[in-house]
Amino acid sequence: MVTIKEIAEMAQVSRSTVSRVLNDSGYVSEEAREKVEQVIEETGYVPSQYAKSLRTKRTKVIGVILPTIQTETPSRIVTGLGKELEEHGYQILLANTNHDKEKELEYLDLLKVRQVDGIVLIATNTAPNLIEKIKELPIPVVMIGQEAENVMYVSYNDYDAARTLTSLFIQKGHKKIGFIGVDESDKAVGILRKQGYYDEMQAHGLPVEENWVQKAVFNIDSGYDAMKKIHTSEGVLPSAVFAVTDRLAIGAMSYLKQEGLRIPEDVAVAGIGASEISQYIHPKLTTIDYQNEKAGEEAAKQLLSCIHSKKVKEKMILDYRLIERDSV
Amino acid sequence: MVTIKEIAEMAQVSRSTVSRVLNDSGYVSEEAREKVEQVIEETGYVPSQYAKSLRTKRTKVIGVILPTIQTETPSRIVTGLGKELEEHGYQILLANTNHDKEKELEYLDLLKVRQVDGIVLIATNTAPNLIEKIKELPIPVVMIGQEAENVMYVSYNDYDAARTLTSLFIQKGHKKIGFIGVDESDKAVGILRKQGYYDEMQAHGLPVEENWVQKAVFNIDSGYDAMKKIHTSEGVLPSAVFAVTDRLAIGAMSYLKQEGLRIPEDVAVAGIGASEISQYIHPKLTTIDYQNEKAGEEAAKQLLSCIHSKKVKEKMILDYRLIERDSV
DNA sequence: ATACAATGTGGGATCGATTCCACAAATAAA
DNA sequence: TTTATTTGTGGAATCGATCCCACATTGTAT
Repeated sequence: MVTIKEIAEMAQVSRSTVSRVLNDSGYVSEEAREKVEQVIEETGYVPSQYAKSLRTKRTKVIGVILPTIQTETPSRIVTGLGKELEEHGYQILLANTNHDKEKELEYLDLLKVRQVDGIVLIATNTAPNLIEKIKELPIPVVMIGQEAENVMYVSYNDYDAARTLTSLFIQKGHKKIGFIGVDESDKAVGILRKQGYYDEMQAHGLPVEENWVQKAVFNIDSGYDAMKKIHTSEGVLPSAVFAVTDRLAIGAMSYLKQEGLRIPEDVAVAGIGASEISQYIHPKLTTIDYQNEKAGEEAAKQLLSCIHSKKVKEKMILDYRLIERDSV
Repeated sequence: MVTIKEIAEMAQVSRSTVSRVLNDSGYVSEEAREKVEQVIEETGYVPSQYAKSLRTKRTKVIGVILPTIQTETPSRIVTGLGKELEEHGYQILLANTNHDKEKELEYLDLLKVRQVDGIVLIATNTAPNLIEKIKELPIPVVMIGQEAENVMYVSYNDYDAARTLTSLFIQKGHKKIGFIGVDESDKAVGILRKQGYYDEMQAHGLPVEENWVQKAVFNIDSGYDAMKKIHTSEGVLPSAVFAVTDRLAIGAMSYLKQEGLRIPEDVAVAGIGASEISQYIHPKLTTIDYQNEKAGEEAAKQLLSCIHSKKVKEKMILDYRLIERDSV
């Protein structure tokens, strides 16, 4: 490994001068600069990141904590993050919790030890101890997908999106509308989307039967099961079902098709997420696009500006887009 | 930031002793150890990674280069990598090339600068300059998904898998079998799978018409287009189509359904990859499972053993599993 | 002419750990 | 009792950069 000292000797200047050339700082004569650059070129020298970090306290690494990398939302976010960070010479250090909430906390500590310059948390919950920990951290943290007080975040307009979708059903003449949601520990998906649904129903004076509303977890099978529960329950059957994610919607459709029910004639279905397959399944799924990549980019921007200029905490709520297709 | 020096002062010992406690090395009296541990506990001290790395030349970070994070194969591999690496205290530094082959080379250099302890390359090609660069690197590199001489790798049995799938079509009575492949710069997917198909056809004395074989790129629409080309071409139409990935198969099915053709009665379809939706589309797709997560785990194991004990270069070819469903 | 700023360079301290080595004390072997 | 050996500790060098500061040289204003 060639070091700055060797470069200095070869170029017959001091380490300081080499450092100045490297960092474009202070005064350096044209002559010295050329000499140093030539030697660097010849040797293929690259400065040691850790020596640099040790002095400067900067690693140019951003930690990203996510619940899984196997679904589209986080993947897209990470892609967006990567794009923006790469342009500024930052790298991503990945921390996959596999949906383990304990690990979210652990990784927050671990990334601190790893001395990342900032952290992006693709959040699944806003538990008080999590929020506390974030506030205690000496480095900036941006949450994506959830909102919380006194924390930087980029989130989606879950409430309005849910109202929009519910409203679409109603426009199409549906009055009995079911809902497949998730646990309320996930505020964005579990509470806001459900609230949007309830409020829109109420705004139109439509009743919500208890058996129309089911709770699922984040996977396709769970959507299937929830639809089954709705279908096999006692009361009246809904003519439409709003699932809070595309995957749940796909599971629900899978059940309906299996039962010989037509979509959307017998039961209309819609989801949220604009997953890639949503347009290749039959019928094409009506859904909402959340611009996840943009969320990643924006989070990166927020983080970088916070790292560089200590700007005030910012929050950002992204817009959404309704994609009307054939399932409604 | 509390440092080892402060800990030493507080515990009234030398920095050396603190270091010994930290690393469980050398002799430390029970008394001193307890004192130090207590102070560490109280202060919440964690040693600086970069200072450590500067001396030890170890970062406990593995670089992962991948073409995209938005498809299932790389996501699963990364999950597998993460699991195995985490157990040994390693972290993943992500480098997303977005399918840019230039960046593959760039990142190889960048990760060297970042001084990762090893690199996992989820490979899309085996271009000579890439292989050269890998061999030149002073740190161990494991490729996943492609094979090459004198390089460590974990790959899949693409050739046999393709033969198995082709053979399945033949067993089911198909004689006219089409093929949707990809560019040959991707040796594993572009060449081996195609070769398996050709060889199996030939072994059964079945001819392959030129218009049955189409080249696509890695996305669903491209599968649609390829199927369209096959369908709208002059010659005889195949009664079955083997697509080299599930996504291509799904695109092909999408076209067939749109044209009112029944699957598998009119045209049978199969893919490779065991993507999650393959079992939720209609009809359920026959495919091959490649155990991507295991590939990630194995690659991590190889890398770690190489880092720790300088073992000889190893190669590993993983087994596959045929998943017979309704599309054939 | 002198004073003062701008330009250019190198030495040395520093960041926060590890690790070698010298040395002291306690214990075992001769 | 003397000599080895084990156990325990701290000082100092080191890793490879940055950066402050002192100092030299040149140019400009007074």
